[in-house]
Amino acid sequence: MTVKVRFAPSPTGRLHVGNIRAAIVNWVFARGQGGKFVLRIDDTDLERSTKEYEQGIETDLTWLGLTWDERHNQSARFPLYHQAMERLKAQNRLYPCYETQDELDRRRKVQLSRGQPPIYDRAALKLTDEERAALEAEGRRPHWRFRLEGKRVKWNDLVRGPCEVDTASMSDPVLIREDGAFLYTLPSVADDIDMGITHIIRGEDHVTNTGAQMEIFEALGAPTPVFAHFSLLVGAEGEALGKRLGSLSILQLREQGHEPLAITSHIARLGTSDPLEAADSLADLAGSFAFDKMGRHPARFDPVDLSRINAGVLHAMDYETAQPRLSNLGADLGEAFWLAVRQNLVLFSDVTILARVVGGAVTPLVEDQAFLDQAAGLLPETIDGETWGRWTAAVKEATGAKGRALFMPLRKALTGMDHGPEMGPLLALIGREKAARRLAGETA
RNA sequence: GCGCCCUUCGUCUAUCGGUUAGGACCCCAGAUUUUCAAUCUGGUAAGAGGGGUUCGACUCCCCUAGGGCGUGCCA
Repeated sequence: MTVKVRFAPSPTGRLHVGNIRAAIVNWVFARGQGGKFVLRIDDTDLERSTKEYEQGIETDLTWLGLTWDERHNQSARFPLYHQAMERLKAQNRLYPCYETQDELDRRRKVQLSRGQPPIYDRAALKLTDEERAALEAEGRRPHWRFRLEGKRVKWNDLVRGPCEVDTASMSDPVLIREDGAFLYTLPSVADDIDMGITHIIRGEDHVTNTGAQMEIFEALGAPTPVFAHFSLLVGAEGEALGKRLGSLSILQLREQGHEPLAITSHIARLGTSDPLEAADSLADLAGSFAFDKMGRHPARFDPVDLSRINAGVLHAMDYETAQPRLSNLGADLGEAFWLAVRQNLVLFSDVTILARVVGGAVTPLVEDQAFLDQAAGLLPETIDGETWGRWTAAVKEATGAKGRALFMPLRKALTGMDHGPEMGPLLALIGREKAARRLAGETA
């Protein structure tokens, strides 16, 4: 059986760390299995969905490298949902209800105050034809609920193992709104059947839904897919991800200068038994992914880890890959430069600072000009990759300075910073003229 | 309120009744025959609490505490 999965975001906002996990996990699983990945835009709510967000979602996925094999808009598939609706009606699994939202709210509050679970009482099921006609005559339009069988629905979850949901303890889900709009549940199942989705992979916030949806699959005469419910992410302090980090969008991370592979590596490996580090590629991620490596409790998303992983991606990036981006930043100073500085980058844009050290003007940090003058006097006429070692040895000999006292003043004078890449290659890249002037205390 | 799920080093996790409780990140130390960083090596550090079951429990059961999710004419 060929694996086929789907990611079904609503275009009511941009993708963020909270919901991108579903996309990434689905994608790496599908690719690892040689399967298909379907992008299904859940735009049945025409009020809240926008084309801008839809485009934004595609932009985000594409930037992350999460390509799709099929793409659908649910708004273009209403005939299929009507078909499913008729089928459920014909089986008496879909029944019209006339309560208003206020009435339902009130009823829930009463149940809660009595210590009862707020479950729909199915009053509408007992309505006679005359009563229904009377309500319709009043101008009331029905919303439609799916009649649950009220049994223990069981499945073997790829992450959580044997699971069961008692649908007797939940309200019959509303499938169609008073205004005729389809809610998420029915289109989701109808599409999963129609598209031949083999695995439904989503957050654990959907486990209860799974009970109801499996009943709908059965009612529509379709086999149920395999389910996998991964744990949700929480913030670094264990707080729910909704508010602060949920709003940390892929777009923001991108604008902050994060690498797509860092984001996908972090999100795919967080909460698994794989080391939380940069993958070589998305294919590498896909190859190492397995559901049985996933933990069952919420994992903490810490931006500090993302920075570290981002640095890891940069440390391994070859010049060919970096070159166009270096060029864009006006920081393409050749392969030797890139190889010398990449180890010190956290964000790609950090490279511009180092490019200035090599190709631009730097104001030296001078504490002891006499020492620097002495060092400058020992600087050879020609500088190459071997110069640094020989030169510093000579300076040590002449001044008696060693260790930090020897190197730090030279680093600060030559780069204007107290930290940075290895000085050997850097000195060669800076060149004799700039080096000499900086040692003399000049901005050069 | 009710229901479901979860709880091992600071963090992510391994362990599926008998282990010196392992790994990765962070942190600390050493090395790179002298610098910050990077890199390499080493080290510190854990079974929420309380009851059972058992010759023996991190592992099975119960209670408590803590956390997540659900309980929508949201997805």
